[in-house]
Amino acid sequence: MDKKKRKQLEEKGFRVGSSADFLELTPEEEAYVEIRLDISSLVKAQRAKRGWTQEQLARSIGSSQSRIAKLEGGDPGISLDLMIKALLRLGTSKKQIGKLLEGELKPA
Amino acid sequence: MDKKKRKQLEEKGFRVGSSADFLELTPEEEAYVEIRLDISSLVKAQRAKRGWTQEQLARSIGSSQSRIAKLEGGDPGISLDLMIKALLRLGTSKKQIGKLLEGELKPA
DNA sequence: CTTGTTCATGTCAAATTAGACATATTATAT
DNA sequence: ATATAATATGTCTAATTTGACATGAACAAG
Repeated sequence: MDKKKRKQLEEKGFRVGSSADFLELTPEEEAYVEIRLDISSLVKAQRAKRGWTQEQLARSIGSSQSRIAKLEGGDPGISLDLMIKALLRLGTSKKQIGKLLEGELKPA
Repeated sequence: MDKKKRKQLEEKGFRVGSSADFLELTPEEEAYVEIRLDISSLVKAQRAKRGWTQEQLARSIGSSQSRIAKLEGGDPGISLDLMIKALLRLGTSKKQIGKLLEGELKPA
């Protein structure tokens, strides 16, 4: 239940932006957050690249616009599963996702 | 909701083994399943490599043995989030996970 | 200033996933 | 064969995540 910690911090005014290497996170928690933020950023970038709206992407995977907005905003209440589904729908390959995690793919 | 489809198939006798490239899956669904199976396999391999029991791994991430068993068995009812947490706890780096998805890391 | 479009934020009931627990099953010893 | 350890499977309730919806903010076009 480390999601609670993050949620609490956020509710107390913190903003988990593009980097989450601040206080109180173990290396593992940090890596976990990093992975999530990496992927959510890629979704945002790929969607922009395709010129899709959040609404379009949402409908195409049976989700809703608000959920995509939260996803792209790095909301902790969004599962990695949904993120991956979104990425794949945008034409991103497994390989590309791998490259992202390796650090070779800068979300253009 | 494509998890249902898989669940239904499984309940009808199908076994989603190490490869899930059979009928009725769109390329995206296929990639999604592949990613999940890749990662669950890596958890199993890394745990073995460390000589940990499922019970040990489970406790160390605040989960339970049955959940780890299901995870390693590729159960659709396990989230990618839990899988990633398990992997990170086993000392797997973000980079290594990336390599796995790129296809360069054979779960030894 | 109004209208329309896109994205952000909050809330809800419904669905899914969570950990815990009991109980097989399997394998390996002695 | 029996005992023991590790893993698999199934079932609870609780927590989390879900899509839907409403609404707000930001921005451009008219």
